[in-house]
Amino acid sequence: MTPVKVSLRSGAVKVVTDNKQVPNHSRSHRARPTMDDVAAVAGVSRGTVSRALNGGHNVSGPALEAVQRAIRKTGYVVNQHARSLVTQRSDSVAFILSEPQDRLFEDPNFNVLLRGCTRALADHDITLLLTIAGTEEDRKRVGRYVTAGHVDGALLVSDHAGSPLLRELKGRGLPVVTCGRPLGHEREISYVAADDRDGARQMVSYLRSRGHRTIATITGPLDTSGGVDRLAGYHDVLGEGDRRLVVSGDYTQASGEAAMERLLAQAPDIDAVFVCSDLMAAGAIAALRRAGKRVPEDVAVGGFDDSKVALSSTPPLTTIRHPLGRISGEMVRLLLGHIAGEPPAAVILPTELVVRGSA
Amino acid sequence: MTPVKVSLRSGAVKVVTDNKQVPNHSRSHRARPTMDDVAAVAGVSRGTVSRALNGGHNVSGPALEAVQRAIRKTGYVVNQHARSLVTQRSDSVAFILSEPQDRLFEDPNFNVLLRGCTRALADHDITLLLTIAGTEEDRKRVGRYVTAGHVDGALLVSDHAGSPLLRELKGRGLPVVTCGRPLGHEREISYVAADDRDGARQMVSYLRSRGHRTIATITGPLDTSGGVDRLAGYHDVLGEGDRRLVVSGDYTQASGEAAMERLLAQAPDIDAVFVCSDLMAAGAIAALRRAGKRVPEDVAVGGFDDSKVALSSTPPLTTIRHPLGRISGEMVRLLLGHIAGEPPAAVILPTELVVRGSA
DNA sequence: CGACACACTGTGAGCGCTTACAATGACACC
DNA sequence: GGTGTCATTGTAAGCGCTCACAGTGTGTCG
Repeated sequence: MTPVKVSLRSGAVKVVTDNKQVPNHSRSHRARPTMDDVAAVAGVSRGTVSRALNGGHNVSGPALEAVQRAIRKTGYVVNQHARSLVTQRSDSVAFILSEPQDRLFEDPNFNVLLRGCTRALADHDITLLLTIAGTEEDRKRVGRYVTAGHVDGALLVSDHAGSPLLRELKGRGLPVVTCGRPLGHEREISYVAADDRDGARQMVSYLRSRGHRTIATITGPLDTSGGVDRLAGYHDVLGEGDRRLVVSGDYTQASGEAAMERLLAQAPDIDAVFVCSDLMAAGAIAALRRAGKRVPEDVAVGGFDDSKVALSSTPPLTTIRHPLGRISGEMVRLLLGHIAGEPPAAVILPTELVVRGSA
Repeated sequence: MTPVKVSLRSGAVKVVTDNKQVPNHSRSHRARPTMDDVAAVAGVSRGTVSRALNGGHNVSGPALEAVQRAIRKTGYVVNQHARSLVTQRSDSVAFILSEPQDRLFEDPNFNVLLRGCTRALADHDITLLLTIAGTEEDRKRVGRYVTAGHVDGALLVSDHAGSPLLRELKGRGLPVVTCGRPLGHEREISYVAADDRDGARQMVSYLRSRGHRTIATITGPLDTSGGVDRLAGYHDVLGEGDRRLVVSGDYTQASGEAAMERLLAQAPDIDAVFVCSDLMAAGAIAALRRAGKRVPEDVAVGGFDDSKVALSSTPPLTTIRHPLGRISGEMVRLLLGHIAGEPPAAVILPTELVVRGSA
């Protein structure tokens, strides 16, 4: 029973523990007790066991107790596949992230959103399955998985316009709620979004009110609602004669840095920039610093998100807060309603300016 | 068909889009075509459709074509529950993270591990389900979910000794592979780990070879194999008369910072510290800097992981690299083997010292 | 020409569960 | 005592699929 070290390919060391008790070779799964076993032990019928399991209505006290005892004794666990086959429900929903996996880890927004959704769903005893669909191939696999009946609905995060995934899910009739406006599908698909356009207006107005004249913006991807709506807000505020400087990033820090460099090359006299995510703002500040500009003295920087980077950045970011906690809560509410048969709806939540050191 | 804005509770604005085409109210799911529908359209029997779907052996060319056409025409998607009910397989495995969700996002190791596993499983057309079991309650829910037959196996990451989750999964006979030695279960459970003890030895030996005399260590949680094994390696190298300074953290940056402060209070003359994760090392460096110590001139800092923080920290970290890519690959290999009926096994992979600026 | 192998196909028996539905017995009421 | 109500229970019909089995028709061989 002592571990045997065996050298393995390319320098690995393998320890094989040859345990004595018969390992659960092949289908030892088959030992799994079924409802009939429980019924037999409890001395009742399968139907009664089922009823006891599902709320215990119309089950007498003694029967209920007997069933519970039998369940403990046999170690019974319901077979979800069998149950789902008849109920057409799986009591789980997918959280689909249509982004390269790195972004999930880089962007704190996802963390907050994910946590919120998990929590809200747990209240309904529904499990959340996180699936990352970064590549085209992933999206296919996820699409197949999700439409195969594994989940009752899907929370779609950060989908880009024209992505076939949304169309496919919708085509299958799977309840879907997106985070952010589903460009081109606003009518048929439920969504929850912050009032991005208004948030952008608030920030740009604020920058103007502080006396800045040449206000640039670094947008998010223009195939997402966050990208286009915040840009629209920027244009809303700027007047006829104002100079408009627009560069796009993809919400990552690196892209913010690169965008800021391009902006600086284009117009060295910029005195404020509205950056459409905190992460990109952090990148922009790094680029400004490298160019010898002080923030906010030479260039004011406004962010968007009020994520934790806003606080850890130096100076801390003046930014727009969107209520991610409520967004996740509303997404879940909408999805569950949708699953229950309600028609699609949309919820727009207000944003708020948070003034800190960067502008 | 114009969106109607309706004010919602607590300041939200709700847009209700009343779309005309009948929304898939209640169980429009029921429109879902079954195998019999496909069979009818293709003019063959259910059995032939099934065979065509599962490899196409013993199906004639024309029949295969007819089935494929019928599938396209009907939009048929297999019902996984029905299939799983008979095959006892779900073609998906769970990636269970027994940590508060924050750590998933803070620690880049998980990112790398997750990506590796996803990729390795995708090659076998198996979906990976990420479940986060941060709280006790989460663990219960996840345990229930996983043992209900939703997945064929589980990859357990960062489980702590004595956690009931592992015991439960094992008790159900679910194939499990852990990342890191499952303390107290080494004999029965498959695992993949880096040679933590040897890695620690390499680092501490290196620090000694550079002339450092008072070498402290900041360990990981001592109920994880990474925690105890790296500490053991530290002790292995230190001799009789050496001073041993041990403080524990929980792998987070904040804990590294706090641990360093305690260490400094305890022994201001420390000239080197072996920190058991890069993230904690970054925290330690921050604490050292705050205390007016230069790294590496006054205090040398050695990390562990060779994660991306090792590069972004200043100075870049001298650290121990463990092959996360291979670890995830081996985990998947072991798990699939286990599912196929092989007995448990363990794989230990070598580590490597990477010298950079911090020591 | 019968026997046999072979490729292909249809049939039916479940997988483990939920859920009408019918059956049962206890009880109260007239 | 007859009858209706009610709670509780057992029974059986599937949910949509796979897979062993039993055909069916063809070609090949002695």
